[in-house]
Amino acid sequence: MQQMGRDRNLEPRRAGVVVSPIVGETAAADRVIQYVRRLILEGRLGPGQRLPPERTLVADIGVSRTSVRAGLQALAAKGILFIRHGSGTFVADGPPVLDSEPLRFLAALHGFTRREMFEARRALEVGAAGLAAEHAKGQDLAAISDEVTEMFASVDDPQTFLGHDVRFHHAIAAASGNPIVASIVEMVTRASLSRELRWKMQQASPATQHDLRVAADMHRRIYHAIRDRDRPRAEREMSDHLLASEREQDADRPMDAAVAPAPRP
Amino acid sequence: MQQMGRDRNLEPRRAGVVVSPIVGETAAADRVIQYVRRLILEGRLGPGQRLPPERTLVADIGVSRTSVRAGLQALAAKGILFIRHGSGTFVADGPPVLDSEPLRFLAALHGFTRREMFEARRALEVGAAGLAAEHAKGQDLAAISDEVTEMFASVDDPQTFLGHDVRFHHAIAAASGNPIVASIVEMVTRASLSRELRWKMQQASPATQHDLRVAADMHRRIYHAIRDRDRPRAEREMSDHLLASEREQDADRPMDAAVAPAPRP
DNA sequence: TCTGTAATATTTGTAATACCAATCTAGCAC
DNA sequence: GTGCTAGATTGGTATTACAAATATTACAGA
Repeated sequence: MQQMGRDRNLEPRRAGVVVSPIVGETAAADRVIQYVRRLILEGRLGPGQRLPPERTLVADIGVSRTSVRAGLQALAAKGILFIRHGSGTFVADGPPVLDSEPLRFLAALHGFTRREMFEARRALEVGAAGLAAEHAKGQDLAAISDEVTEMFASVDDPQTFLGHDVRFHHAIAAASGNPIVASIVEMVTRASLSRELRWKMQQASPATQHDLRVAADMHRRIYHAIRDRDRPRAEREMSDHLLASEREQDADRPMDAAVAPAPRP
Repeated sequence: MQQMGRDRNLEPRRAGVVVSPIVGETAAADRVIQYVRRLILEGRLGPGQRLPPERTLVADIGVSRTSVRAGLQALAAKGILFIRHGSGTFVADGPPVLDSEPLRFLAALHGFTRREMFEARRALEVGAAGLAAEHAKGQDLAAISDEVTEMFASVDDPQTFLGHDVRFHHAIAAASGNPIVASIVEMVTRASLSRELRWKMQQASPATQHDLRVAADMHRRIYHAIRDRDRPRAEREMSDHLLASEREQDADRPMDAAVAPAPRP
């Protein structure tokens, strides 16, 4: 049909750079990813810094804007870049955070149970608590203590209580002094927090207030162990606490709708 | 110069969109992501199953193929889908694996040290070893034992030895019986394995052979503790082993080229 | 009938273009 | 100075047209 207009390949490539007729120049988007990856790993592009505009990258790398965007979007999906419409594309900054979505999907696809999720949290947070007992700074301890205080103050408000509960565990992860551990704990925590769980906590059952007081007390004991620099005790208290939390859930139910295994194509 | 009186921007943005914890997804691509997410989370699409062709999704969702591809590529970058040129787009299958690249970038961007990476590995793998001591099946134990055997058999071949070392730790993570723990251990392990490390191991220093024999022996003791269902001992042996490995590295050097903090735009 | 192979169809990958939408910037009015 | 507006900059989406990899079908030959 439109055989006529197919002279399109004449100008866009920079003069002289003729596409090798042999090699298939695999993955244009990959070239973009490698280009940006090198900029970052070689330190020529730091956190928060802005990348060249897409149209400039088109000229620099020698691929179409379609491919430039494909590469940038892939890096953005991995949390390495963030893109602001009308403003620019930037290297991720702020506290190191790992996206929890891949883990959530794995949970749904493989039918991870809440019990497994709790077990993983236990393994991680016990380690974090142990590190916190050794490395926590004064302000870390203050942050942890504050959350315990607020927990006691909100035993009659399950939703508020849950917020401080989450922040308590976050504060411990941060107090570990190890950003990698903190990021991973954060990732797992986010992945295990489902909307239903929040909803469940809102349902104030008769025993709730007493339960929350008990929970707050366990948190208090974890804090004391960390404050006293007693690593084994911190690990034990954290383990006991998470085991107790687990018992309050029907932990063997899968995280989401069960996924039937599908036939391979 | 576009006429302002036209139909531009009648709808005041979508209301009440709670999701998208990650910045970078855009309106049209987001619709694709939500569409596929629902297919998966509701169990209508299982591991390994093929998605409709892009052009079909265009019709079903009502966005352009550009946006369909943007959404699919974002999910592929997160490891949720995989795309095969000429064949189709599929839901990820196989063993649950978390991409290690985001962690590598965090390491480069924030200047994580090897010491921190080792510490994180220690926290994780000590937990995994403890779980393995409680949950390991017969075939898990066999797999671990095999790797120890191969390690002893390759003390004169550092590169082969390293391969079995990696597989040993992988086998322990698998033996934990907890796929979440296994995935995370795997992610951190991959992120901490740099090309330079491999290269270093190849350089057979005079003391290498003796060192490797000592290392193999430590692995053997870990295996024995797990085989004997002795959780505390397994945790202790694993911790000692990783501490010893750490001492052999100049652990305070950053993982990659240091990244200078950049001015915010 | 079975098998290997070539033609054909299907499906993802890239390019080019045009325009929309959000943001930033500079200049002007007050 | 403040506030506003017009333009410039930059990312977002749509469309069209092919290219490239893979899957399927049809057919010739044993």
